Amino acid sequence: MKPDAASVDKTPGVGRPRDPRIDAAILAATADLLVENGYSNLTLAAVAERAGTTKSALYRRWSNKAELAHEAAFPAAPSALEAPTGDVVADLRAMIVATRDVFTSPVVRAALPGVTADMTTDPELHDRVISRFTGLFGVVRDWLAHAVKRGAVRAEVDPDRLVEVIGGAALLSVLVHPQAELDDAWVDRTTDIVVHGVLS
Amino acid sequence: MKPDAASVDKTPGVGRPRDPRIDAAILAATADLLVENGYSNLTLAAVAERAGTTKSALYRRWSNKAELAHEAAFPAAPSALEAPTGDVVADLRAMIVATRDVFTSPVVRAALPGVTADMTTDPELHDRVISRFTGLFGVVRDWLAHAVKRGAVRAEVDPDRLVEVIGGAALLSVLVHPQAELDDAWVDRTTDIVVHGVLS
Amino acid sequence: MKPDAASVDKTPGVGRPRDPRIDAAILAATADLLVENGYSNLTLAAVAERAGTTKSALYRRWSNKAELAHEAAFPAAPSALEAPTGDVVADLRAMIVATRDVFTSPVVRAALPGVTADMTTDPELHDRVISRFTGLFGVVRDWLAHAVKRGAVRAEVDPDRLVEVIGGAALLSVLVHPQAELDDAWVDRTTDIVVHGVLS
Amino acid sequence: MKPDAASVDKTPGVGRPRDPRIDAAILAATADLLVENGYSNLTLAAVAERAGTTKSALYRRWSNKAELAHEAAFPAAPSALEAPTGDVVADLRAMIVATRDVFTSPVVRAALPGVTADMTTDPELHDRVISRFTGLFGVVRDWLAHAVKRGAVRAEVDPDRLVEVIGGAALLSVLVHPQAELDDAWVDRTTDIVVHGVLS
DNA sequence: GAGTAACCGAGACGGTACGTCACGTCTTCTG
DNA sequence: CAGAAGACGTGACGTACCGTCTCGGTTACTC
Repeated sequence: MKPDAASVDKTPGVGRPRDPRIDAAILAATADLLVENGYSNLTLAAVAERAGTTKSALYRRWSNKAELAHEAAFPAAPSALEAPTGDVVADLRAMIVATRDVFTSPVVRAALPGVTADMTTDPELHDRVISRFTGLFGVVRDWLAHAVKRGAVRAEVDPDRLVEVIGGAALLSVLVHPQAELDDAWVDRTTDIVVHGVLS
Repeated sequence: MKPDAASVDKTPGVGRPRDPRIDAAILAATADLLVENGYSNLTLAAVAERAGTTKSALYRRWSNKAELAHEAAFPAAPSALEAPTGDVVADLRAMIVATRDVFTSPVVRAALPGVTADMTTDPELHDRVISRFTGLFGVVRDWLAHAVKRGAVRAEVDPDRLVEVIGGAALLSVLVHPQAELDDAWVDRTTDIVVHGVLS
Repeated sequence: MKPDAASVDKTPGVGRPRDPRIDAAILAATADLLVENGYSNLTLAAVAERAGTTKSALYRRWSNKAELAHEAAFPAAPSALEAPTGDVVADLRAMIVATRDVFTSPVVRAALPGVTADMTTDPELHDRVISRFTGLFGVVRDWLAHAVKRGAVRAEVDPDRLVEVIGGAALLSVLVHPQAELDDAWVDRTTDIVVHGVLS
Repeated sequence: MKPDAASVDKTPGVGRPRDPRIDAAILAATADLLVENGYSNLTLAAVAERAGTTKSALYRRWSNKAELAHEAAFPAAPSALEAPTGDVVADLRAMIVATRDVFTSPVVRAALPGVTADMTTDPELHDRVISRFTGLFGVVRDWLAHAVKRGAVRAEVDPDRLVEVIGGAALLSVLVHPQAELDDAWVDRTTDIVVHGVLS
């Protein structure tokens, strides 16, 4: 992801350059205020003040609250699987742990529902948010293809559904139990279903 | 669920009774406007106007936007499993279909993310929304217990995780693909993972 | 002039009526702040705060700054000639004194240039301001007609020009000398020209 | 009036000299935009763009909007009386015509009220604007002194009041009737009052 | 002919007011 | 008392313009 992704691309070197410290200060202030007050109580004026700058400078970089919040909440795309070990169960468990970690981070927890809500109205925002996770889908798809080829995973498993099942479980769990911590037991039980299914 | 659940309880028979047609008109107008404009663009003034009534009448019945929206979006608690057949695979598929149907209904699609976002700020709303689905958790838990006792399902399966996996998959799918219809192929692939797991 | 002149006429008795104390408080606050800070430093937010109300209530009554300022500055149409005595010179002097008094009032001095400037852009405002003075033109016209009939004034005198000459002299004087007081000497010298002309 | 009057005095010959075509282009663009949009809608950014230059170049020459506008509107001090003929009535009529011509010029009409308004806040601007007309006062004073000495004009006539009466009449007339042209009839009627007064 | 001082374009900066909008509450009149 | 109408205080929104600043690059005088 390029730096300055939310800004309009422009011919560089013309005019006074943007102060990169302002970008960072705004993102940091946004993350702080998200955790402190929640998404719906997040005020762009308050963000600007906390960041030591002004609304104008903020609106020059992000077009609205959701745009800013999702960039503050997901500073980088989650990779979800650093180094596949070849052990299917271990790898899946690692995916689930990584997913759990993303969804339980305080800032994501604060921002996610609001960003999600705004996405339904704003297709541009929707695409921008989703695009942060498309790489992840590819990674899982490749991992799955290798595992199937090795005969470790059934060929019928649809990679997109797998991602949905794992991500959805974490997402729904966070929404239903706002203070739950999704501990190791949660990871174990969820991994168990995904790995073995329900049938005996 | 009793009708008028969100309304303030009042001693009946004192003064002029409320016009029940107004309740219905408001809920219908809310559902319409949710689908047309989305949750964040939903205005209570617009709802009142569309319903042919006024904001006062509306606020006499519901205390705020989220309260109204979730009641308009989930007219009744989803049952998710009408009649268990005893066939584990068929029953699970039926659950997934029912879940899919709830999450893909246009009004739920429009309302859910916004209501979810408001829930994070308003614990009372959170409990009210969650309580619509607690019965469902019990049903699944009972169904699972019977299936385990019959030896049809592995004893390690956590009923809450099962609900999360199924509900989460549908929810995430709807969020990621706003116009997807979640057809039978989707149901098949999702059922496959839940039933058999990924291992070969 | 009807009370509530700036408001849109509406069927009375429907809905909550406007609080007339708010109208008065806003006008008073406007007049105060005009004198204190001048027209260009007049903030509608500050007016609202000083009046103990809010911008919304203010914008419900007046559509912009100029509209409000001119109503605060000219609470009633100046009559310019209370009781004609029949003595042409005395009556003219009284007109000039009245005109001087209007233009030298602190709030008019503060508001007039700004309102005048906004008038040139906003025809609606222009008409509204001018209409405060049309009655005055009629009074002078009638007075002049009587005087001409009595043979006290030359028939060639154009009443509109007469008003322009008197009002213009006061206006220009106030603009050129912001702190001048336009004392009796000023009145005498101006009256002298208007009454006798320059010719010997 | 020297060109470049509003610019900061600078030691000449050091560094790159200013491009005089930019001065002209800015003044022309200002005059155009004043007539098109009026003073209050005049944007310095728009002026710079229309002139094919930038705000920096503009602010290097004029310190603010009013400073620029009054220089664009009054390119030279009005003389008001080119060559006195000795005929009092003819000379007065010539003054009134000259005054009328100044106040009815489109640029002046557009700029004057706004500049006047800003003058009330900015004493420096006030002096600068007034100084454009002081020469004129001297001319009238001298003319009047000669006329009195010849016995053609009454000794009581105050020259400053005379200027106020004539200038004020034109100014007020322009303000009250934004599209009026102040034709010869207007000049005749105004001259009549100033020359003969109202008494019969 | 190398400095150097001021220009020029472009555009971001902090700041401030604008006018709008929706919220949820309230006050009045009418059934 | 319910209902309609609509004003109320509150507070955030996103926009616009102000006048300043910081760039990279460009003229010209001066040494």
